[in-house]
Amino acid sequence: MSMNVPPEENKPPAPATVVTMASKLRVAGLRPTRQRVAIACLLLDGRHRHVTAESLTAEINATGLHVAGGTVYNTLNQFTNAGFLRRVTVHNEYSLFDTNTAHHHHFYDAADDRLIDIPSDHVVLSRLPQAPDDRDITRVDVIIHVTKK
Amino acid sequence: MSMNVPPEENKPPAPATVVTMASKLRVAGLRPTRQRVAIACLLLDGRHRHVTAESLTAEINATGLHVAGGTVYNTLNQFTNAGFLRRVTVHNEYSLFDTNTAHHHHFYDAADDRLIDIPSDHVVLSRLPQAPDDRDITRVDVIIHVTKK
DNA sequence: ATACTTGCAAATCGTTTGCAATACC
DNA sequence: GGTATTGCAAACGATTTGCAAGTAT
Repeated sequence: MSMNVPPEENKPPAPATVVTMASKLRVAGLRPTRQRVAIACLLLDGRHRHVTAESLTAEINATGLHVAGGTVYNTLNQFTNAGFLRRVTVHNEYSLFDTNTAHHHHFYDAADDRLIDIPSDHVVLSRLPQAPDDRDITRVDVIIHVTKK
Repeated sequence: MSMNVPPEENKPPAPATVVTMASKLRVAGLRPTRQRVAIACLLLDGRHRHVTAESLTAEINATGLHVAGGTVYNTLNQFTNAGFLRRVTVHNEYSLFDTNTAHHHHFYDAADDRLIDIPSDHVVLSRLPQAPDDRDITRVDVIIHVTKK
């Protein structure tokens, strides 16, 4: 079967990441510029990881490209506002961005500044306090601090 | 009974805060300097609250005293290391210090940058994930984000 | 063509640090 | 008197911003 598929119907292997990212950005109202697409290809490929402006810059440079410092920060903020990334707060030294935007928690080791995702269902909160009057709970973050044994 | 207590045994009302703080500082290995005692009197009186370097500076000035900016930061760090305060991390804009060092959690409203304590027993974690190999859990922080209705 | 983006450097902001002057023991 | 501490200003590191030049539509 597959052997006889007419050439016209042969879809390319789908390295379509650049194309995919471009449309993803457009949907979010962001023009698919060279630098935004480059960053999207690196961060929005489905892998779950944590980056800082600094680590992302290093990664970009490693690919031979160059994106201005300010642009890295701006893009990170735009992607976060667009819901492509989630800012994680575990210390107040610099910002960490999580490519996993689904609900989940974190292990954090301050010694090596390492974050590890915890699937949402691995933490069960069987009792929660009542929110203060006139407030609604929007999210519950659990951060489990750990250290090397 | 209380009417016949000899004058000598009449303890003063106990505005002894300055004295108390001085010894508390000494025990922690901190010389009871004018500025440290002033800050201790403001923060370590048993009330539970949250301060920033900026709000604390304003409070000090309100009492008519003056403590240099750098000293406020240094003192806040020394008190935290001494276990008199606890640094709370809910955003990475500036540091927040909690005078309640007991185990407890927080409500946080990003809109007005307000923190509200949650007694430890108002949150029950009936299931926790296993810590990564070679790591021990040192603390579990629960931050409940809220917004005005 | 036009509006949006980028690059780059200057500007901010919270916080830390160096050093001479000062306060505690 | 000797040493820890303060004050102040300079230094810092992360992030933001202004503006001229470049780019997507």
